Amino acid sequence: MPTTTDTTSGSRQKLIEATIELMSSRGFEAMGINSILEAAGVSKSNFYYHFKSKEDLCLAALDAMSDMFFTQMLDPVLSIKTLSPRKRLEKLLKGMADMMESECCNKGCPFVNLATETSDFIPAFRERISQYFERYQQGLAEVIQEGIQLGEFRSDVSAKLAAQVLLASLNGTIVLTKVHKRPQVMKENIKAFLALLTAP
Amino acid sequence: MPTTTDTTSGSRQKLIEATIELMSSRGFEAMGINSILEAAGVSKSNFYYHFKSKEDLCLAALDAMSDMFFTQMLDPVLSIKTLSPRKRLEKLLKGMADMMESECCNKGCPFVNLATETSDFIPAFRERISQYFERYQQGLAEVIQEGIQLGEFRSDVSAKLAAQVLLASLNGTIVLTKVHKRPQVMKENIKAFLALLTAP
Amino acid sequence: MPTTTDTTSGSRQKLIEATIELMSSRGFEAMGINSILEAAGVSKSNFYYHFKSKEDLCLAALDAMSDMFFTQMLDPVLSIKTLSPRKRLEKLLKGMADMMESECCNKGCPFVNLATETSDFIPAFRERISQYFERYQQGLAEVIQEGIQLGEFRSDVSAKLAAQVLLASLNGTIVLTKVHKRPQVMKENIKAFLALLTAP
Amino acid sequence: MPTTTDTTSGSRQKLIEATIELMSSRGFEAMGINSILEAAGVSKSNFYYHFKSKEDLCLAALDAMSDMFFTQMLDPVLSIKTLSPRKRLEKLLKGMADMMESECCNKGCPFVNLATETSDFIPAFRERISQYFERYQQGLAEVIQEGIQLGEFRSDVSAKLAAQVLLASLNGTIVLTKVHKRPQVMKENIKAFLALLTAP
DNA sequence: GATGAATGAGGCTTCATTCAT
DNA sequence: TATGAATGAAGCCTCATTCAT
Repeated sequence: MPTTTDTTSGSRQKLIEATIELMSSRGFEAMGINSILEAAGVSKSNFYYHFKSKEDLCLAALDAMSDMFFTQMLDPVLSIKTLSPRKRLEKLLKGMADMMESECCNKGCPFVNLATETSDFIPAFRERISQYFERYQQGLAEVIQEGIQLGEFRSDVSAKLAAQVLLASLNGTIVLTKVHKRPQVMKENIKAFLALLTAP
Repeated sequence: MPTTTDTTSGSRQKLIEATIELMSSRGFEAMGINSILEAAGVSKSNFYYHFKSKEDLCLAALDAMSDMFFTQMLDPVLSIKTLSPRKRLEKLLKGMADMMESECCNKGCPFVNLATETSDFIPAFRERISQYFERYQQGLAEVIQEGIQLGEFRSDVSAKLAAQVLLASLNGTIVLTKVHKRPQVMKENIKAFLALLTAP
Repeated sequence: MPTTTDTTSGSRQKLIEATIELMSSRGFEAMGINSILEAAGVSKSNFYYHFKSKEDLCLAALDAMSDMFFTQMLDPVLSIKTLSPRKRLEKLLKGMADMMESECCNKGCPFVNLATETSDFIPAFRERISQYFERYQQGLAEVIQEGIQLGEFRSDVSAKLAAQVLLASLNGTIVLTKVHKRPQVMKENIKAFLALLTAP
Repeated sequence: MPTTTDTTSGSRQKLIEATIELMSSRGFEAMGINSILEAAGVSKSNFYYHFKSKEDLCLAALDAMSDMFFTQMLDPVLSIKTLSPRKRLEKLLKGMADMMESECCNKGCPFVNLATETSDFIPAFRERISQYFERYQQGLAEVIQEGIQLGEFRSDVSAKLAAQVLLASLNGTIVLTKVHKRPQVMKENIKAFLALLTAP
C-alpha cells in the first residue's frame, strides 16, 4: 500500500520492506540476499542496480525504519498535548507491548539486533544506530522532564538519565521477552519501571 | 570419550575457550568454524571428533560461560555477608562496568548476542539462555529482597520485578554502551537505577 | 545515425576514447563496460544506442588507434625526407621509448594486449590486429630498404625480414620493459637492434 | 602421467595442469574457475582447500611452468657440450618453432599472456614473470657469449644485450605468429635474427 | 584422538545485454 | 538520442559437514 508520496521505484521500495521484515527476525548475517529477493519478488541483478551491496540496502532499511518509528510511533503519541506526560508515556509503552505480543515475541528490535551483531564491524551501522537511540532517548527525556515539572515523576533523577535507563530497559526487556517467550515480561517491566519513576 | 569430570581434554577445552571469545565479539553467524579452529589451534577433523556440530560446540560454550559467570562473578560477590545488600549489589555492578570499560566497549554479553541472533531459530539456545537469565534474575532478586527488608531499597516494587527490570536494564545498557562507544553510559545507568530503587 | 565523416558525435567519441585508455591499461576482459561508461560519462543505454556490443566498441577503438598511430606517429616521422633513413628510424624508436618512460612502463601496446588475450576467440580482433601489424611492418620495411640502398644498414638480410624482426622485437621489448619495470630496457634494445642491423 | 617424484596430492596436481593449459590459451581473466575445475575434474570446494584463491593457483602454475621450461627445454639443450654454441641455440629455437607449429599457433607464451594482462594489477605475477625472464635471458646470454668467444657470433654487441633482444624478439614473434596465423613467421624471424647476430 | 582431503549448497557480487519509454 | 529499470548467466569464494585412514 504505497503512501501518497511514494516517489521511489517499486522494486527499491519492495526491497527495503522485505529487508526490514527479515532484518527484524533473522538479523544481518543470517538474512541471505536470496531470501530478501524472494520476499521482495525482485531479481538479483535488479537488486544490485538499486543498491551497491547488502550493507547499502540495510542502511537504507535502517533509515526507513528510523523514519517510520519517529513519525508514526514516537512523535504522534508524545505530542498529544491533551494527555498528561505520564499518560503519554504510558500510551507509548503500551503500544510497544502490544506490538511485541502481536508478533508472538518473535521479532526483536532490529536496531538492537544489528547493534549486537555488527556494530563492531560495520561502522556505518553503528553510527546510524547511535543516532537513532540518541533521538529516541531525547524524545523520552522530554516527556519525563515535563512529568517531573508537573510532579508526576520523582525529581531526584534527571530526566536525561531516567530516559537513558528507560531506553536501555526497553531494549533489554525486548530481549528477555523473546528469550522467555513470555509477552507478559514486557508489561511487567513497563509497569515496574513507571513505579520506580514515581515517588513511593 | 571424555569422562564427566574431564576438566581439560586439551583440544576440547581450547575449542570452548576460542568459541567464547569469538562468540562474544563476532556473534554466532559471523563466527566461522575455521576462525574457531585457527584461534584454538585445532584441526577440523579433530573438532568434529569432540563435537557433533557448530551448534553443539556453542551449547558447550554457553554452559561453560554460564558456569563461569555464576561461580566466578555473581555468587562470590552476592554472598559476601559482611557487606550490606546494597553494597553487594553496587560491587557487582561496578565489576561489570569495569569489564565493559576494559574491553573498550567492544564485546557485548554473549547471551544477549546469541539471543538476538538465534533464539528464534535454534530452540536449544533459547532454552539455555532463558535458564541463564532466570538464574541471574533470581540472584539479583535475592539481594534486592534482603535490601528491601533492611530498608535499603524501596518496598513498593517487588524484589522479583525490580530484579527483572535491573537485568533488562543491564542488558540494554551494554548495547547502548557499545553503540555509543561511551563506557560512561554503563556507569550512569547503574547509578541512576540504584537511585530509582531507593525511596527519594 | 552518424554519417561517415561524423568526427565527433559526442558520446560516441567519448566512448571510444575511454575504451582506448582502458584497453591499454586493463586489457579486454578486465575492462568492464561499466568502467568505460563511468570514464566516458555516458549512460549504459546510450552506449547500446551507439554500439551493438562491447566487441563492436572495441573494434571501433582499434580502428581509431590504428589511424592515430599511422597518421600521427609512424607516417609523419618516416616521411621526413630531410633525414636519412637511419635517422628517421632512430627518431621513431626514440619517440616510442619516450612514451613508455612517460607512462612509467604501465601501459603496454593495446594491439599486443588484445592479441594475447583474445585473438584466438574473437576473429574480428585478430584480423584487424593482423592488418595493423602488416601495415606497421611495411612502413618499417620501407625505411630499412632505403637504408640498405644507402649502405646505412647491412644488406644480407632482406628489409622485409629485418622489419619483421624489428616489429616483433619492439612488441616483445614493451612487454619486458613492463615486466621488469625498467624503462631502460626499451632504450637498450633499440640501440642493440640498430647495432645488429649495421655491419660491424 | 605423474613423474616419479610426484609427491603432491592428485587433485592439486591436476588443478595445476589444467591451469597451465587454460592460462596458455585463454589468459587469466577469461579463464573461469569453473572451466579449470571441469578440466581437472575437481570440485570447487576441494579446489579452495588446496589453493586460497584463483591467483594463488596461477602462481603455483607459473612456478610449475617455469620449472618445466628450464629443466625440460632450456637447460637440456643449452648444455649439450658436443654441439657448438650456435648449433645449440639453433636447436633450441627450432624446438620452439616446432612447438608453435604443432599447436597451430593457438597458444601464446603464458608468461607473456599474464604479463600483458595482469602485471600492472597483480604484483606477485609481475615479480615471478620478471624472474623467469631474467633467468631465461641469462641462459641465452651464456650461449651467445660462448659463441662470441668462438667467433660464431659478432662481437660488437654484448652477449647480455643480444640475449635481451633475442628474448624480446621471441616473445614478440610468438604474438605475431598467432596474430597472422602463420607458423612460418616464427621460422623466418629465428633465421633472420641468427643472421643479424652473425657478421656479414 | 587425530589427520588431510573431499563435498554440495549457498554466500555476495558483476557481467554484458535488453526492455519500454 | 537518450533514459532508468530489469534480466539471466556467470563470476569468485566460504559455509558447515563428512570421508577414509
